[in-house]
Amino acid sequence: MLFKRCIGLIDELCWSLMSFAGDTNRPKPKMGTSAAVKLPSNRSASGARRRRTRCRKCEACLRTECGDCHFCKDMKKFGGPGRMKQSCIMRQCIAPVLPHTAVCVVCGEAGKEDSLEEEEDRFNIMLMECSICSEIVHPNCLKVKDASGVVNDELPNCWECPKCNYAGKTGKQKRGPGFKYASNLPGSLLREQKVVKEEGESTSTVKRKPERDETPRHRPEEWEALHRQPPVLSPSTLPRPRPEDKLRKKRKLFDDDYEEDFDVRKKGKSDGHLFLNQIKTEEEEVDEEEKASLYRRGLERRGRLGDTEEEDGDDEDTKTSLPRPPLKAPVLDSDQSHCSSPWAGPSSEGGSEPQEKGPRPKACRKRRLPNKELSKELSKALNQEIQKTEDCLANENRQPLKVEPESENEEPKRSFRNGSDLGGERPHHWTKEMNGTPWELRHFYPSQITPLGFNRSSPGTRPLPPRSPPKCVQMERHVIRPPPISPPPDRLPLVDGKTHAVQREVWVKIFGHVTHKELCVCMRVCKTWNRWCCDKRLWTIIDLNRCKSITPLMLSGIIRRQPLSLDLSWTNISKKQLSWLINRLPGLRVLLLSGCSWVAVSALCTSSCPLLRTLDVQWVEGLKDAQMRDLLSPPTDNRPGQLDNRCKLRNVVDLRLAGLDVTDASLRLIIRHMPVLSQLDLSYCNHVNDQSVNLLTAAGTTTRDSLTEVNLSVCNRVTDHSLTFFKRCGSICHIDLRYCKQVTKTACEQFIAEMSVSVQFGLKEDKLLQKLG
DNA sequence: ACTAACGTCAAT
DNA sequence: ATTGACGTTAGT
Repeated sequence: MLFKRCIGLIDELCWSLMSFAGDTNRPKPKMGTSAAVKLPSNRSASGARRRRTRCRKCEACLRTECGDCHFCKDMKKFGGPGRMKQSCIMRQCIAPVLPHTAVCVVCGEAGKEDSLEEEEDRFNIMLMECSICSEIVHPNCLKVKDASGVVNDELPNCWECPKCNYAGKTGKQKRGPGFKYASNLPGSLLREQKVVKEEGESTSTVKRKPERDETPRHRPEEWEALHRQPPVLSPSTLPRPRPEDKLRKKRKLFDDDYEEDFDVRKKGKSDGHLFLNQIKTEEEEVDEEEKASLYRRGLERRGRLGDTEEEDGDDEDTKTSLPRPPLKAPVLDSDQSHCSSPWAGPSSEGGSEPQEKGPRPKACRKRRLPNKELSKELSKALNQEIQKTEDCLANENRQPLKVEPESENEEPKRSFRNGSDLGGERPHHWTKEMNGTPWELRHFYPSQITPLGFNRSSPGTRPLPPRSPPKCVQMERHVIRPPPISPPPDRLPLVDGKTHAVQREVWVKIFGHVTHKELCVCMRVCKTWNRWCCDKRLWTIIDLNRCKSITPLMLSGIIRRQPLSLDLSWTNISKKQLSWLINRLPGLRVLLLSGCSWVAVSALCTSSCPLLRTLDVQWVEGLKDAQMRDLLSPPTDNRPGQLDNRCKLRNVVDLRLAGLDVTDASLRLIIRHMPVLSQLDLSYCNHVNDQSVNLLTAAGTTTRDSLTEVNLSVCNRVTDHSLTFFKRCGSICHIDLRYCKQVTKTACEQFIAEMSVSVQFGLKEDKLLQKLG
């Protein structure tokens, strides 16, 4: 040991000298600027740490420079000074690899994993870099076979080697190059990481180490985003803390209320290693001893992938996160599952399928993630979906019209004309089961106010839209790294190791008959149900109408469920959030944004929503002609791969513009860009008049034949004359002229009489014309 | 030899 | 905590 320390010192000294020499032509020679000096422990006795390099395969690597980001602008080729020498934000590699020249410190040879098929064997002959001591070795070349290495899923070929792990050392989590910049910037793929999984890592000596640990490591922002708790500094530039120090810091992260458990924690640290071999199993049943084991969670330190906490955790959360998000257990629960994702593919995660394994050892049941870590897990999972969504979107760019996300779960060919259709077809509607539901939103749903009823009952008084949050809910910091996912099991595993006779599909059908509230209860039953209940068929409509605050976790929950209809009306969703969201909901058919701010709605200007059929932007503050133009004009971004210059909303069938100050200028754009528009709500639009109706029904317009329902109620400038224009409409079925002061009943009756030759109309209500039969 | 850019320090 | 800077490494 002493000898090793000496070697270390010599090594350190060498590095000091080297770096000093390297510093000579700096304007301000600084002592010990080299990383080597400051991080002697990162230099193994065997040589310098290898810098990682691009994988050249990930989406980021395959991108071209945006030319627009900070770093691009610095580049000489973009006219910058070239001082920063950083990669384009959009091109920050997601999975940076060891350089080709890297070799095993023991045998001196390169990684040979390509030579083998068997994943498990492959692991042992691939090069693994220790994130603590930086040694690069073939796991096979290590003598210490009985100690566990902890694989870092963050980075390919990265682990905490058995030596360091055994010694209880901890190191900062290595992250991809440029991470510190890119992770925080909009658009960066680093925020949405994809992790390539290797099954084989589940050999007897190796455990996976997801990014969680007692230190927040490289991604404090992630923690912060979810919990608004200042992270503990990763001691990258400080001497490595002794285990006690580490523990102290760790405890802070978890819970200040658990001071008295400190000693237990210390023991737990070693326990963590003892149980490494069992971490692959997942929680199956709801832990009966939940309360009793609460404090023990603080002990958890090593990655126990798949051991994700499903429910509760509320207790901890209240202590760890300052502002408690309105999102509660069920959403957290459900976020375990990926079965609802249209892209949820086969998993590659070794051992994360507990359902097939029967009952686990008792010790394992205590392996629960503290809630914060759960959130991270969830976020990670989400991000995998996001990544897939990205891929999906990328494909979409190549084939703009074929985006129908198909999966085992989907009924792809349904046509959704509007939200009510959806609502009518499916019993699952979040609003209806708000009581005690996951997001605890029922108080945001004053029952007397419905999105529709509102318009009708309060003409003239524009409701105050909820104020935008002071700062957007840290979407850009909602960093997520995905663990691998596994498909949901087909049958429910039973305690005796057998499986229940009823198949998942049957269960899902059953779940289709319960309310969302009940579904949320089901989600808490067990992991398997949790995943099944997240089936997106059960969540085609997500209604957050009047939900005061949209949190990142809620967004995660939405993405997870891939709804076809999303109601965000009267929320204070931010532009960034909305943009983030709709970019990940490529199959979205119905988007309700009434009462949101134009700033938020403007996310639609830059985001693609190709299948959108229903768009509700009524009462959007600040949405006028100019904004309408932005909304309807083709994307300005015509870089390669973005070649779709058609209107983003070209497939909109149902457009709701009630309460907007739009004029004929907007209507002209609508006529031009929405060829399949069938339902148009212009109620409470004070600028709409007969001329507007004339435009909509003019010869040569598509709207003339496509329009079936027009709502002009409370449009005081509309007169009887409009009815004569409507006679030109080939498909019109429903004309709402209620409360139009200048429209007379006589004119309506005359309209009915004249139309009766071809179509039979009737007055459903005063000035509400409707086709009969 | 050359370009790209990683990983770090230090200023902010 | 974030960001500008830059020595140095990786790849061609």
